[in-house]
Amino acid sequence: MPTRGNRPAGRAESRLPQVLDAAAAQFAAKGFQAATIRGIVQAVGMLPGSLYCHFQNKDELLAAVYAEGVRRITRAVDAAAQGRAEPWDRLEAACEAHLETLLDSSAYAKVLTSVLPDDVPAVAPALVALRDGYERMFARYVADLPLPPGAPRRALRLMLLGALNWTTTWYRAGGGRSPRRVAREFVGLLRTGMDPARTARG
Amino acid sequence: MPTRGNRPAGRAESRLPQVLDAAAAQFAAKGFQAATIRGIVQAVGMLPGSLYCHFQNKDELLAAVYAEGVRRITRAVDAAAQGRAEPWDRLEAACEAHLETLLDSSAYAKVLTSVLPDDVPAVAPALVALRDGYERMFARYVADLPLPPGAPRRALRLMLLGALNWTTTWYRAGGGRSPRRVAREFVGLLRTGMDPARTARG
Amino acid sequence: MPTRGNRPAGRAESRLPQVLDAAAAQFAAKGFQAATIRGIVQAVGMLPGSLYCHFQNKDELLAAVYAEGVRRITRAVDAAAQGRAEPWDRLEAACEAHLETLLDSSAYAKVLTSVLPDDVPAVAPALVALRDGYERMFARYVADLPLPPGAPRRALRLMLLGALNWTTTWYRAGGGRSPRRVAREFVGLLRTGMDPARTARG
Amino acid sequence: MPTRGNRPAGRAESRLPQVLDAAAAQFAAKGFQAATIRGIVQAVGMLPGSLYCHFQNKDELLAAVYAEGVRRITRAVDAAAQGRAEPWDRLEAACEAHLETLLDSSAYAKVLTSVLPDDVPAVAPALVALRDGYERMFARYVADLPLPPGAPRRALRLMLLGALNWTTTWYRAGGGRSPRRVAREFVGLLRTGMDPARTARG
DNA sequence: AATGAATGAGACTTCATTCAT
DNA sequence: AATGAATGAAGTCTCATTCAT
Repeated sequence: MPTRGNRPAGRAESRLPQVLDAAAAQFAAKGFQAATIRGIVQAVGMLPGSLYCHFQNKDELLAAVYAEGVRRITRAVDAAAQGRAEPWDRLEAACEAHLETLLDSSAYAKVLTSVLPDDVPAVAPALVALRDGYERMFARYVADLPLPPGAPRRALRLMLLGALNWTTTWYRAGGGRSPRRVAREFVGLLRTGMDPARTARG
Repeated sequence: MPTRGNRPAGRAESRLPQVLDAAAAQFAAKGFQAATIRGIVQAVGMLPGSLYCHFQNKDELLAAVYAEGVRRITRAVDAAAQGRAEPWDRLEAACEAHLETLLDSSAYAKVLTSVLPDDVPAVAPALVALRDGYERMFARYVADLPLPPGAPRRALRLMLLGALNWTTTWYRAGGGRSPRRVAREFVGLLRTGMDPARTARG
Repeated sequence: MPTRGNRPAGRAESRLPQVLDAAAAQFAAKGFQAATIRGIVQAVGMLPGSLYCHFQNKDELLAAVYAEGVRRITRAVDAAAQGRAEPWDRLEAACEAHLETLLDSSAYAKVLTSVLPDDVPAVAPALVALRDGYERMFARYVADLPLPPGAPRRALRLMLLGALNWTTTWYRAGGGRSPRRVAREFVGLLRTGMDPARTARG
Repeated sequence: MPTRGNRPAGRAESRLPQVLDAAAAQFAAKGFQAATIRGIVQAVGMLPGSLYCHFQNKDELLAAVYAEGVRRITRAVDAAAQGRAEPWDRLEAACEAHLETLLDSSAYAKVLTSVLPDDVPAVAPALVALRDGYERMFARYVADLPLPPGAPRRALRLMLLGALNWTTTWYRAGGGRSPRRVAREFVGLLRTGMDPARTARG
């Protein structure tokens, strides 16, 4: 079973996907500015100039990673939510998938929270549009919740997603908390509330 | 009582505070990496070399800004909390002050959420220690809440602070929401919960 | 009589002429160094690598453009001169054709004045030889002039051609001067002279 | 008598003039594009980055060289013209000085003819303005000539300057022609004209 | 005849930092 | 406390060119 070795370039077997992976990893680990083209392509055994066969510049590379990140987290969350019929259940499953993708699975997803669109003015609108698309899906899960009229659904979504996204700041893999547990706790807090007066009555 | 004589600039007129302000502004606006020494000192009419009369290097400059940021937000939150006796009330006031400082008042505070300690390994422990000090104060407000035994107080704190800090991502001054309203909504969601079953029963 | 069959492109449809045109345009507009292979082939919808099916390298491409430029301006000048019997008349017609080709008609010709052979050491001798061939034709027109013995014919040629070639620096199409008028003025100045003493006496 | 050696940097003894000289030399020899920052600073023993203490970028460096070139050729031509009272004489002296500066004395002046403003769009207007200023001086010498009414003074100036500037293309130092001789021939051709009919009558 | 991925060299430029003054 | 010239390293990006397909 012959392996390819590192031939300079077989047609149709571009190393673009590997480049994208490497870029995601570096952007996620160090942020956009600190990640260098050299560092990214080195991980794939390419030369800096070769990157520009695939992307016009570093900004476009980020945009591509960002888009892939949205695709992945969208797919994961959507898949997790499919199986749940009860709305709160579905929201919790979505949050769990969101967190797992963000914290454990995918450097692509981590880029979504660690790179602020403002860091890259040239493609900022594109990034924001991608993010908005994703959040709309989340808004639908919130819309399905059986809440009393006038409930602050928007605040609920913003609070939940903000809290989830901020986990990358304090979460350490292998600690006492799993993404699953965090998701349950957060959704639980919103669902049940903490006021002892009400809890007592409940 | 000595007069100044013709000294070009008395001690009191050191431009260090201005430098710190400029640094805070740039770090907040662009992040640590993207902010440049040149850009910072230019805002004060100094030359790059002159910065090193005041700070050993860029990292120490960040540390100084960070420390000042913690000092300011601590003072603001503490002052706001003083006036409130009821624990949930106090927490809400603290959140409001936190948000106001973060979103409206102070580039210093914004640095706390926009610069990750990992960006600057050399002073990362110092930054984390500063942040932890601040969050301990917040933890005390949570500890004072009258919650049923076994309530997930830590999750509550992490969720609340995460959601508050993430507001810098979506908050736009002059929109429909004030820091005050956001703080109320977020704390309200945690306090009351949203489950219609319970709400109905309650 | 063979038909084309389904060959993608018959010999006659080679895109080589278009490439040459595009190269002439870019060399004329920006000079040799600043013109890029990418820019040239893009204008024809080809990819950079494809250029090397037609030319060994950028230098050879320039040589080809240069040769075509000489061919074109030679043909134009020769055709214009054919019709004139009187030597001064013939020189003027030649100058007019030279200028028209240079300023209005042909990017190829413009390359002759905007690219210095020294820019491309590898083919510099070839370029100089081409240019010399052209100038010899001009020298013949000067040789035919009925001048007094000892007249500085070489200076006259150098002055005239230099002045004509330099027009690319200041000439703007649509201004008050046409190539024809410029040619007449320049030849007229050389023919008649300007010294009022002599003019008066003449 | 101690020499300085190459100390890193004594205050007030910037190497800027040397940099400018080196830049003029390289721009004159190879053109703007082909001259490299590295090559220029190497000639002075500096590092590429150090250039940017003195100039914002390569374009501004060219502008500085260009300005100095205009200053030098202006001074030379002006000095040469001062001594001559008779207008044709003065024009000839000016041409001689122009040619000498261009061909023998000064890389700075050579840049004026070898770098086209179009090569550097960012500073092109500035370069054109500098050149225009110089040519106005020349226009004054032409204006002073005692010519019959309606004489094509503008054509005369354009022809003369064009022919002079084009000499850089064919002139080789040490050949049979000196700048002085060329200047005399060119001015002579314009002054006297070549038409044998008139010459014979004259 | 043409492609497309890749190369390797080198381009300009930026940046944090130093140090004699 | 501040300057200004310089450093050294590294950054992104461009370009002519190659070669299997």
